[in-house]
Amino acid sequence: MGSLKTGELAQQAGVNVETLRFYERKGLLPDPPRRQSGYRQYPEESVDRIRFIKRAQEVGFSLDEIRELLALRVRPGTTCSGVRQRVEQKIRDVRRKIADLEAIERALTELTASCSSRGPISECPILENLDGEFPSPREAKAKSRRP
Amino acid sequence: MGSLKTGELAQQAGVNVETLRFYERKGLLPDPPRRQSGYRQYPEESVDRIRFIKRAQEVGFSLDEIRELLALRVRPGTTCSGVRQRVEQKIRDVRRKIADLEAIERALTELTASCSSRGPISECPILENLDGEFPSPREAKAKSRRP
DNA sequence: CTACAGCCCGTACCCTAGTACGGAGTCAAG
DNA sequence: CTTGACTCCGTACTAGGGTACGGGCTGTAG
Repeated sequence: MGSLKTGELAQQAGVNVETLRFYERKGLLPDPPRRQSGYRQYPEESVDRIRFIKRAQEVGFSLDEIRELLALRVRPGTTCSGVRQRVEQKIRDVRRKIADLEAIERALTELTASCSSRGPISECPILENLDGEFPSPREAKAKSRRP
Repeated sequence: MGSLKTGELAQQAGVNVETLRFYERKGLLPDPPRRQSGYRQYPEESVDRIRFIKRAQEVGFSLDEIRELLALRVRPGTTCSGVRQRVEQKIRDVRRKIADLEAIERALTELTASCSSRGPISECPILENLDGEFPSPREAKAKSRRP
């Protein structure tokens, strides 16, 4: 044992069977070995791979980007420097995403704070906590806010 | 001064003019005042709003979710408790995304580390740093890996 | 005053990421 | 050995997020 049929993999990974075929076509999931009948036999690790894809999607990577991410591992004889370049770019991308999310988190936290501190209704003005809160494109715009 | 035409806003925010109309239709951008000719007059803050939308998209929020996020602010007389519920859910979503990204970041960092420590080619095995690294669906699966 | 860029609107089109469909082959249980 | 669940494949369809198109108005620089 230790190999999965499409239905089993789909269920364990929480996706549709068609999605697996789709990912295979797109090169996100390597073509698995088949038995003589043509049935696919997925290794158990495929579950992790699918889940990784799903998580990466949830944080805003496209399937193309995810294919790149996955390609970064499992390279037998690639030159390190070439890989390093791309990995370091990816790391920067990821950090930018994290920074953006942290800004959103701060804004939301302030929002609950301003909400819960004063008690009831209409004392909860919930203002523009989310505006202009994003320093991440490394340029700090001088805002001239004139009435 | 202090109001923008569609083309100006589009350019400053780095999006297509059509995108602005699209967002307006979708309720992401409130209908701006018009002059008698019908020309839209956007307030300057619209730039921030568009940029926010773009950032939020990059970290995996759909336009529907972004509309909700934007709706959380600027509420005149909503009941705090109702808002709080939703905000706190959002905060959890955001934290999960951050955790996922941090896992990816760690994996990528290890990857460069394993790459740069030993020198040249083919000594760079770059293995499955990215597999099974994701604890975030709060269930730790006991893996029985049998040869 | 007229030209030409810029705006208006509705509609049609495009890409991405799946989902669904349906006819044919497979396989385990009864 | 048949039946029902599962698999195969190719193709078609969908929803989300835009983009493009084209005909008609606007507004400002010459």
